[in-house]
Amino acid sequence: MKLSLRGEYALRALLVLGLHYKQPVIPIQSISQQQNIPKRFLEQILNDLKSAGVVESKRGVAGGYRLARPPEEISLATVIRHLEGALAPVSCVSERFYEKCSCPDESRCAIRSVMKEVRDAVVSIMDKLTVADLCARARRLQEVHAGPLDFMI
Amino acid sequence: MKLSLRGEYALRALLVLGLHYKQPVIPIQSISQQQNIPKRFLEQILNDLKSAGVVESKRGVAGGYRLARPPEEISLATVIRHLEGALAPVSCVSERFYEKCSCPDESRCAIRSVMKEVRDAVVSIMDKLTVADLCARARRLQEVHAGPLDFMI
DNA sequence: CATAAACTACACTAAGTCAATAGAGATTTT
DNA sequence: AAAATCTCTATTGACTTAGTGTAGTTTATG
Repeated sequence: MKLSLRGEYALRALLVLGLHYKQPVIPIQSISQQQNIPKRFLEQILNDLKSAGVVESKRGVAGGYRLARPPEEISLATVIRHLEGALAPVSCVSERFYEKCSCPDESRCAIRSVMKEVRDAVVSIMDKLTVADLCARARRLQEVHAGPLDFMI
Repeated sequence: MKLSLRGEYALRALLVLGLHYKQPVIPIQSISQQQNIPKRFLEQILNDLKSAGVVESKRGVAGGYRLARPPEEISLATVIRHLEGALAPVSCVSERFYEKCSCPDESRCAIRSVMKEVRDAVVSIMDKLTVADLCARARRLQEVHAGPLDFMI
């Protein structure tokens, strides 16, 4: 039931790009340093995200990456699906990555019915959440942490 | 975000054992045939479940496996956790398999907060569901399928 | 126009996981 | 004693993961 490091890194990178959405581009090295992600590995991931139409890049000295669409329009579900495949715990309940399973009768499979519930729960969270939500949360968590100090003065 | 075949096979085997809970033991071969699970692989899995205290076994000619506890007391969460580890998508939000992640500040990590929601959603489903529920569903799905034919007559 | 920062592309690898398979044995009923 | 069954450890082949390596191409800037 795990997300790979690849997927986690992708979300972390998108968060950075989302927080600096107004800026023209962010160099890969800056993301790599901020988020403790190996630079070369991050390159691959951002390239994937580029082919998915999630980010776009500018080459050369002042180059880097930026979101290809507004943060509100990039759902976490899309990103994860592109990088890792199905969100469903078993592929026989996946909508876009369906594969028949080895059980004797899929239509009467009790496990399938349970897994469908899990799938729906996960998808309903990930489909709604966007990079913009991620940014909002990040800013909120920053405030919560900084807040008490401000009130002390 | 996937469950391995190992975990799926375990659930399918437990369903069979649950449906025949009254019987003394079910031989491994019978489970293997009913559910299309390679016998030798199933042996390993049932052995794991035995060391987890979920099933118990009887050796010899009329041997086999049975549930070590009543079906209502075996939650799917317990089973999966024992076979596959954490239910959480990233280990920094897991309660029993916690591991620090590489992000700069865990307490202010927006991705973490999202993943915690996903974890909670999955756990709330899997913690409540037991092998007994699985059996009830299986019986219900059997009826739904057979029902319409009966009414035709 | 040279240079250096940055992206691009493709290949490679070490380590680990997954899904079995193999072989040798231990137990127990008949 | 025989046959069916579980027990335990090891091994294997395919695949995935998380990177590294090498060799470029592009472009702003001094």
